[in-house]
Amino acid sequence: MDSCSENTKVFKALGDPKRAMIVDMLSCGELCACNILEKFEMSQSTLSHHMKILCECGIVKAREEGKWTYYSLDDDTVDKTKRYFSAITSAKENCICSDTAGCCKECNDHE
Amino acid sequence: MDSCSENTKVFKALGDPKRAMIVDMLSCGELCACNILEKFEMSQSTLSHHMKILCECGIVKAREEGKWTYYSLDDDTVDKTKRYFSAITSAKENCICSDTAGCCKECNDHE
DNA sequence: ATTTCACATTGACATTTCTCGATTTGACGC
DNA sequence: GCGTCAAATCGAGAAATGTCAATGTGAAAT
Repeated sequence: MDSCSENTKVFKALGDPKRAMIVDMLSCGELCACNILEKFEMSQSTLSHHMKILCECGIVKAREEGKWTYYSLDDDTVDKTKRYFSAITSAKENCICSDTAGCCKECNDHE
Repeated sequence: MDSCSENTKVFKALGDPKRAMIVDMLSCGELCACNILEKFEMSQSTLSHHMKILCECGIVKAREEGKWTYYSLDDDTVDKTKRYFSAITSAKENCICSDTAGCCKECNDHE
């Protein structure tokens, strides 16, 4: 199912300009943390924290190889998020009445 | 120009499940605050706060009519955000080398 | 084995965010 | 005018977030 909190995690991750830029960098292919780090003015621990958030929401995957960790985009999550964005921004039947009411309940319960 | 911090504001706004649901509700057409409020378990002031965030990032517009305020999606921002998401998640030329380097600099400077 | 390198984790701090109750504002009906 | 209703704003508290320096970890090189 398309749980809303799962997809909104991706948006939350992209809500930070630096993380959005990291995603942009990774769109051209795999990069190791050090390659990313040298493009930003942030500490190594801060970058590590951002990469963790990007991985946890699923839009980035990590591959370890020896000392290095290579990061790349997860195409499935990218597509899923794209579809979700289209879904919530385009008209549909039974919008508020049934569908949304259920999901709002879910949102209410979970926080 | 496609300033990254402008687009990431939209993602940040959608990063909250309740706000994503509000956008979903509005995708079927204009609603007044009271219509939205009755679907959620939150105080009136909290909803007002969320609507402000949605309006400030541009994805929602407000129209006042007498006592009521009607909210609806801003299609231009929706399209722009969709394009931005596609842009940062699909490969392009001069990715890190020139383009991204400039934008990272912008991110670094602004925070 | 020791050192070095790449990265993750921890602990701490400042800032932001979410939430609410209370108050204010503005429009409407009486 | 006066009360009422819809919504915004204010003030405050709790929780989450972004950031760093310091430390831990695990792999590679010597």
